[in-house]
Amino acid sequence: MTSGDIMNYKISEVSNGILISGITRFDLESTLDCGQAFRWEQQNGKWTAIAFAKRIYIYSTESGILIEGATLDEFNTIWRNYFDLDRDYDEIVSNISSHDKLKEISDFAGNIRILKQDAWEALCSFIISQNNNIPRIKGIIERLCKAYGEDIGCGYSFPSSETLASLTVDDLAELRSGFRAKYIIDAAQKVASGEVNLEKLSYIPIEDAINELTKIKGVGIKVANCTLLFGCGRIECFPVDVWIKRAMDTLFDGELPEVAVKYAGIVQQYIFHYARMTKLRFD
DNA sequence: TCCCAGGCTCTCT
DNA sequence: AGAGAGCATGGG
Repeated sequence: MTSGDIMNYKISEVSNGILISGITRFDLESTLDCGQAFRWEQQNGKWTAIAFAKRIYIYSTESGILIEGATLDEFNTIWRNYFDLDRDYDEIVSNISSHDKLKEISDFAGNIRILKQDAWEALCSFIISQNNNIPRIKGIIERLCKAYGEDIGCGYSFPSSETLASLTVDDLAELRSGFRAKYIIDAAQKVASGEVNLEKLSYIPIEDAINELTKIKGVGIKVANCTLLFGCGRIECFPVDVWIKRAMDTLFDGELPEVAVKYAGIVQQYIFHYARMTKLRFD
């Protein structure tokens, strides 16, 4: 048995996988189905997806959260980081809860963790997300993976930028992604050629990172911020879509409370989930 | 049916 | 600099 270096959760290798016990602020449903990632689905009470070219099954048990079939090595190299397990979400929620409205939102959405997805997948997914709805985004991404991802035996990986860079807009017609196809191709070409360097986005100044990403056609401020938040671990980013705009105006007079600025991206996802689930509207 | 969707680009003032 | 139309497609 080993334990988290920072947090007080415990990891054990059990007969059918890796068991995470004592973890706080980690609700599978709201984390995996809150619109930050698009390949998760529920099957027989288990959540499953393909991420980093691996099929994962994860579900809650009486003794904790189980990642079925995972090895300790896979956990440490992939899932621990993917699920953001070494971040102290209790501290974040505790801090922002000094603000009444943020406390209400945290009570509702404070068990969401920000997934750290593959940067290219996040970029491509959020290009597809523009002026689109979540069920349709999922469908397009599924067709994209099936058509051009690698067959890993139990599904398809997310296609590489190199693979997509060799295609044409016409090749993507079967995705029915509409006007976004040309943006996907442009992103793939710029990433595959190195004109846009995704690796350095995790540490260069945010303004530079935004400028790098917006070199891609079809990538504006919002998609760039989503890529940085969900694909590069930049939790200071605060993507503003129609839901967030509406929620900010209605709940906060347009400005994020100072206590939340440090964790803007995480709070953004809380607000997004809260707004959507409560169908927050102007009327 | 019609409105809208985790926006962006392009054009016209 | 700012506003507005157009964009592809289909879910609700």
